Amino acid sequence: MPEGPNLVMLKENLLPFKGRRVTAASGYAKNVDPARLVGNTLKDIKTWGKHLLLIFEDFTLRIHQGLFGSYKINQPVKKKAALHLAFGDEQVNFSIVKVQVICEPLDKVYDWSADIMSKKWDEAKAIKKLQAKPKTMICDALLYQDVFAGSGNIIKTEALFRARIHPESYCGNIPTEKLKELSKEVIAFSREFLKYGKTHHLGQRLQAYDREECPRNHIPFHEKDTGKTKRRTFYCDACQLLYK
DNA sequence: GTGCATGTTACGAG
DNA sequence: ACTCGTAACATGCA
Repeated sequence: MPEGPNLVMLKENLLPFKGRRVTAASGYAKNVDPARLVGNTLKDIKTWGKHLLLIFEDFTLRIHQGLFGSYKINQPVKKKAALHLAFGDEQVNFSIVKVQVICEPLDKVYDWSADIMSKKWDEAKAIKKLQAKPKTMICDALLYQDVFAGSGNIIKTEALFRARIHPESYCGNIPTEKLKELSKEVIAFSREFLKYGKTHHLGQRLQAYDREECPRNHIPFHEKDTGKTKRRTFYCDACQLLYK
């Protein structure tokens, strides 16, 4: 159930394995031969958006959890894992993940400045990308990983509410200053997501997602599958302005 | 059993 | 060749 902040938490939880050697590996995930992983030392762990990057000497494992993905560290699993990695007496099991092996240098593959969780996040670049898609609804753009890598349906919904922008607004009709504000809300909320998500108190911080009514106006939220992505969005049309 | 969920990708139609 | 839309795919929980 991951958005960018969950990936950062996942990375932190895996840090004890950094510098250690894979002693056993298995799983039904395609695109990787588990036997080939055994004996390799986990050199580093990074994330890009919703990608977990396990960096070994000669290659990187890219792990994506999709909508239902989960993982367990040193805990029993009900079903056979998509990917099981053991590091001596400790282990991690990933369920419902897609795995890719990356052999190219990561800097060639990833634009770190598009990652909302990265120190290299570049707001100006994101605004340019939004303005290059004037006929795209902002609710869709907030899910485009090439613009906001790591943003998902919760971050989308919360950032729109906090910036007071209607999800069905078109990118080309939103003033630049407003797009900047939205971008800043994406980053600020993602930090909040990370901070409170760690202690499972994220729910208390959600102002719009899965909420019944607008905390500003105390009128019921609309709940609608918006945009081409048809993902549910909670919004208030009293305080979220439609740039039509 | 049913329906739904923090996501992406494959594929066919146009 | 591209873009669009829909289906497909995993599991767990109410």
